[in-house]
Formats: sequence, C-alpha cells, structure tokens
Amino acid sequence: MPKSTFYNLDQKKRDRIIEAAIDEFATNSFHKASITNIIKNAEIASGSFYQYFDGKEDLYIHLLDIIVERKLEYIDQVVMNNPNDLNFFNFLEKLYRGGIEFAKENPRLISIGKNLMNNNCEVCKKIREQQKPQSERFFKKILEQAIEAGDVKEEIDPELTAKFLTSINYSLSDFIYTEDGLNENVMDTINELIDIIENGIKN
Amino acid sequence: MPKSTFYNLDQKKRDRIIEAAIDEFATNSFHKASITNIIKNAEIASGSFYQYFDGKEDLYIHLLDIIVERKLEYIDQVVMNNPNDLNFFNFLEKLYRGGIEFAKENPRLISIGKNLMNNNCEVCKKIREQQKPQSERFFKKILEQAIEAGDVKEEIDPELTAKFLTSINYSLSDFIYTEDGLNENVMDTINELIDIIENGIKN
Amino acid sequence: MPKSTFYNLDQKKRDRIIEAAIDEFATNSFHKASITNIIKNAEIASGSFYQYFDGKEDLYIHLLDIIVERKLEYIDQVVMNNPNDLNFFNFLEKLYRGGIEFAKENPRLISIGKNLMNNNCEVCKKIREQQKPQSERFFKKILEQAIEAGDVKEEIDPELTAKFLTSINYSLSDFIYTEDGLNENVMDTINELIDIIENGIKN
Amino acid sequence: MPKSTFYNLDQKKRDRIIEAAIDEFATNSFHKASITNIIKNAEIASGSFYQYFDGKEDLYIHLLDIIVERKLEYIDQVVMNNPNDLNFFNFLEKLYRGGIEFAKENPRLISIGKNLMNNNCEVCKKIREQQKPQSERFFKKILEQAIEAGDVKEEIDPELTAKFLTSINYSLSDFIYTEDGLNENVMDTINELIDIIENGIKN
DNA sequence: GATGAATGAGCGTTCATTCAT
DNA sequence: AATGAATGAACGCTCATTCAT
Repeated sequence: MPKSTFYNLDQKKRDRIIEAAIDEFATNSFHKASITNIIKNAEIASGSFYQYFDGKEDLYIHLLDIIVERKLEYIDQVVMNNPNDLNFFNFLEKLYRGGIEFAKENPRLISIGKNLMNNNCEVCKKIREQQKPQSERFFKKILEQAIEAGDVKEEIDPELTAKFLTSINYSLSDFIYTEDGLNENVMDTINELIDIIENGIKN
Repeated sequence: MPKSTFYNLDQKKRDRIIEAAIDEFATNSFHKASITNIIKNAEIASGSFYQYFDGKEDLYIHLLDIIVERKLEYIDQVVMNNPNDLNFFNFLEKLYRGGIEFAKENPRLISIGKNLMNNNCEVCKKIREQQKPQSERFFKKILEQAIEAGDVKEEIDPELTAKFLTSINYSLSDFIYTEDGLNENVMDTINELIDIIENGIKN
Repeated sequence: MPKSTFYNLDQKKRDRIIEAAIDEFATNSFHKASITNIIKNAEIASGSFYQYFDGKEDLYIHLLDIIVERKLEYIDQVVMNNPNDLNFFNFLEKLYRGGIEFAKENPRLISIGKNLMNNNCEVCKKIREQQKPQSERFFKKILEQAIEAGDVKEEIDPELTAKFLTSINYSLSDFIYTEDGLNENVMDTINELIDIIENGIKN
Repeated sequence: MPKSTFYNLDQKKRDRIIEAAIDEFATNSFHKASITNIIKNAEIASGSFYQYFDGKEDLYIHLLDIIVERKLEYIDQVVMNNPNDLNFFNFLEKLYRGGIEFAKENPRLISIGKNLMNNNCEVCKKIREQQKPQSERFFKKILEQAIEAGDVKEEIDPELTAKFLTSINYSLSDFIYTEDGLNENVMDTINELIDIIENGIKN
C-alpha cells in the first residue's frame, strides 16, 4: 500500500510515477524491473520514491491493484448492459469481448499480469496465492447459476469447467496478435470460440 | 550455441552443468537466474563456463533446445502408436495426455517454458518470435488433415482453431494442480475437455 | 545548544522530544541513531526539529548536558547529607552508592554515557576532550582535602589516584549486572570495593 | 570467517585490506565504518571484497579475532617469563604491564575493542555475549590459585574481585594518556596501582 | 511556528564477465 | 582446457537536511 504521502501528491506527479512503473514492469520481470529506472523516468528524487512507497514490492502490489480495478470497470460495463434475460452464452461473449477490448487497450497491464502469473520468484508466488482462486470462483458461480437457469447441462463439473473458462479467459489476449501482427477480426474469433464452448456444454 | 569445448566435456560434467542450469532457470526469471549459482552448483570454475558458452543467453537458448527435444520424444511416442485409423479426437487425446504426462514428469522444464512465454525481456521476446508459430503450424496441419478425413466439420477456421488448440495445450499443465494440490484425476479431466472440443467442431 | 524556539515549546512537547532522543541514543551509536526515528516517535514534523536544534550533533550535546545535570542532583543529595565529620571513605561510599542508584534508575542515560566514552567518531572525541578532565579534577580535590584531614596517607599521588577513582566510578555501573542478570547485592559489592581501596590508601 | 580466497591472496594485499579495515573500525562505530572506505583505502575492487568476506560483519569478526590473537602473544610472553615461584601480585603486575604495552603499541586495536564493548547495536551485542565471560573467568581462576597458594586472603569473593580486576584491566589503557598527552611514567603508575590492590586483598 | 515533500549523496551488496596464469 | 581472482556498473534503499508554503 502506498503511503499517504503518495496520495497527497498532485495528480500529474502521481500519474508520472504510475506511468513509469507500468512501463518498467510491463517490459521486465519483477526482479529485472529497476526502481532506479522508474525514478529516472518519473523524474523524481530517489529518496522521494521511498516516501511514497515502502519499496519495490509495495509499488508492484499497488500496480496490480490498479490493473484489477481498471479491468473491473470493463466487467462492470458488461454487467450493466446485461439484463437478466441474457443467457449464459451471451453473457460469456460479452465478458470475453470485454476482456479482449481491455487487453487491446491496455497491453502493458496485461503484460504485467502475465508476468505475475508465471514468475517463480517468491514475491510473485506470494501474491498469486492470495489472488488465484478469485477468478475461478467467479466463473464457478455464474456456471452454477447457468445450470440452474437451464442454459448449461447438468452433467458438467462446474469446478473443472470454471478452470477451463478461466484458462481461456487468461489466454484470450494471446489471440489478439496473429503471426503477422494485430488481428482485426477478433470479434469473429470470439464468436467462433463461444460457439465451440456452447456446443460443448449447452443444455 | 554452446562452443565445441562444451561437447568435448565428458558426459558427467556436461550433465552437471545442464542440471544446475535447469534448476536455476526453473526457479527464476531469466534475469534473476544467476550464472554464479549455476557455476557453484555445477562445481565448475567460473572461467570455464565462458569457455563452454558465450554467456547467459547462450546457455538459456541451449536449455530451450533441450526442452523442445525432450518433449518431441513424447510426441514421437504418440505418433508412433498412432495408426492411421485413429481419428482426430483420439489423436488429440493422446497428444494432450502426452503433454500432461510430460509436464508431470518434468515440472522444471515446464516452468522454464512458462517463464519464456510470459517474460517481456528482450531475450525472451526474441526467442519467442522465432519459436511461437511452430506449434500453431503443427495443429493447423493436423486440423486440415482431419477436415479432409471428415473428422472435423468444414466450416471451422483452421488457423483460429489451431491457435485455440495450441493455447489449451500450453495451459494444460495448469490443470495438473488444483487449488488443493495435485489433481489425481487429470485423465478424466482431459476426457471431459476433449468431449467439449469434439462437440464443438466434429463433423 | 537548542534554539530559543525549543524553550518556547510547551513542556509536554519538549518532553516527548527528549524522551524519544534518549531512547534512540541509548540504543544506538551516535551515527546509527536516527533523527528520522526520533522525529517519528516524538510525533513532530521533520522540519520542526531543525527549528529547535541545529542538527543531530546539537541534540546530542543537549542530551549529554541533561545527563550531567540529572546526575549532579544525585551527587548533591549525597553532599547535602554529608556533614563535615564524615570521613573520606564514608563519603566515597555514598558517592559510589549514589552512582549505582543513578545507573539503576537511569540505564538509558548510562548507556548514552558509555557510548560517548568509547566511540571514536569525531563528534564524540570532541565532546570528550571538553568533559573528561572535570571528573578527575573533582576526585583530585576531595583527595587532597582527605590527605589534609589525615584520612588518606600522604605518599599517594593525588592525580593518579583521582584517575583510578574516576575509572572505577565510570565502570561501576558494569557491576550492577552479573553474567546471570541483575545483581541484587550491589551494596555489599560496594562495601567490599571501598574496603579494598581503604586498605590501599588510608593513613 | 574470511573465505579461502582471502588466504590465497598474497601477504601484501591481505595486509593492505586488514590495515584499511583496522583504520576504519578504529575511528568509527560498527555502523559508521564504511566498507566503501576500506575498499578505497585498500585499493581493491568492491566486488573483490565480497569474494574475500561474507560482508561487513564477517570482516569485523575477523578483525576481533586478530586483536585477541595479537594480545595473547603479549600474555604468552608474560606467562613464559612467569616461573611458578612468582607470587600473584608480581604476576598481576606483569599482566597489566603487558596490557599497557600492548595498548601503547596498538591504540587502534584497543579502540576497536572498546567500541565493541560499548556499542548497543545488535551485531556488537551478539559478539559480546559470546566473548564477555572469558576474561572474568581467567581472573577468577588465577585468583583461586592465589588464595590456595596463600598469596590472597580467603575472605574475598573471587567472582567479585575477578570482575574488579577485569574492569581495571579494561580501563587500564585510559591511564596511558593524561590530560596533556602521553604519560611517560606509566610503569610507576602500574606499581602504585598494584600496591593499592595488594594492600587490599593480600593475605 | 509548523508542516512534510524534496533532495541526493552515500551505503552494503550482487553479478556477469574478463583475463592472467 | 582449467582456474579463480579481478572488475565495476548497477541495484534497492536510508537518512540528515532544506525549503516552499
């Protein structure tokens, strides 16, 4: 958690620091990411950094909080436009679509997230243990609701399928880029994907 | 590429170096992985290391070559046992099963692979750009064969579905561990997974 | 010397600062003692500190003045109760006894004093050069009086013996703690000590 | 404990490092002492230092070992010249004399020792707890022998008197310097001191 | 008089790599 | 071919002090 001094800073300076930090952690693993670099790019004094944050790990965790927060805004938009009569597969489509759009607009944040998920350093492991199950629980809950609503067949194992949907959700951002660069027809892709899943588990 | 001096070493010494390197890169990101540590654990002189390899990156690339080579042995076994009358979905099951088994028996190698895929450092990006399309091309080829053989319906986009199957293949190893530890029933999991896919794209 | 602003502070704030400073200098050498820490524990603004004192050294010297002042109160009590018919060795006993009691009740102040005596940093050396001779002069004076009064034999060298008595006085506080913790019978100890000295130099 | 690499160095370089370290620790408390400074004065690369020692604490402990070792040479000389028919007080005189001479010739080592005894930092406390009782035990042992031999009267408490003699031993070096500089007649001083003690505890 | 953000020199330490033997 | 000492840039971080408000 940043210290209160960080929140007392004017918006511009705070933004400069966060921007520099995102840049650095997006292009480097936790250990490679250099506080020295962030300080240089944010144009603050080295001592100042430690008046805002407890240290490298503190900044990193704050960055992850920001990512979750920003991603939730996308999900919220989906949920807002999701009247109860939408079925599970339409909901899933909106969710994945939101995820893709978020990834498209925030490639650096996605990069940080991916590094977190795959880096075996102690800090990353610790943070993962706190955060991992949340996404799976979310998918499990909406799957159970979908079974109850009759959208999804009863025989599937919600826990396993939740893992499956989570995994796809995580790797979705990989679909944005083809061998040759940005894939402009991602939305078609999503629809095909949903079709496959729908054929697999619909009631 | 290791220098010729490395291949002139006796097997035992070479093994010690590779073992130490796998250990180090399996538990640390490229940057955090310490040549100093590898040298210590392999019990060689620090100067010697630079007579075998050009540096850290050279060793890392060699390690990745070893991983690909070892994984191909598993796939080869599957292909060997794969008479032409096996249909696409049985083949896919064997492939994934082989992947899971490989992951189970070589957790350190999988760990290195995951790090490679998700680390945005220059070295990792460079290597990925060289290696990424290979797996997708493999799946695309067998998908096209499966369409021709009538196992898979014609309407699907082979390129997209190849990406999809590749992505699942990569994330498969995540299924080995549940929240509570080792998942003993992975094979059931695979079957459920294949069923979902089969329902989605079969002819 | 604290600035006048310090003396304009209300007693409570002044006490908080001195308390925090004593705590810090009692547990750390001059260099390790942290103004930052003192500021935090005294709950004042960092800028304020430099409106009260010229800096770390200024505060330290002020602390030493306080210690001397407080110790003199103990000695004063001894002197007050010291009618002229007390002989030198009774006086010495009272003096040492007072010292022990002071050390017992003010372990932090003693700790600061010991650090001052043994730290070779420039600040400490400078202060020592100003303060060291005072104690020796005190003992020399009362020794000369004791010789005149016939309590102590004429052959001893007052200057040397003053050094000797001063040195014992300084190290007296070490006797409070045995290897196994607090020594409950310190007063017996003192008496034995005085006996040894008395046998050594009495007339 | 220095690493083996340190002992592989040629004598000259080793001496330069130890000299620089003694200089630094003699004039600064443990925390103030700067490895950077030692490195600069010893004219070695910063990385080299950490190939010789595990770090600051390791070097400090090694320095203390050197001090003990060098001081024991003085004591050994005394013991060598100490035929059994020497009585306790002659022995004590030689011991103190040796101590004084050692302090005279090695003021920096004495300075380091004094700092160790009086610095409340964790490192110093830890080391003290391991080393403190040794000196007192030494004096207690020879006191008990002296009582048995009839040199010292039976009524004294050996433990207390050992503390007393140890304390004098420690503070002896303070006698070398008077207010006005080096005291040339230290040996007379010692004799007077021994006389006082002898009058106090002899049989 | 009070505040607390800003500063930057300095610290101990790590590490990939070089090079003389 | 083998050795291991030497190197020095870079790192995360601390701290006394300054200064604008």
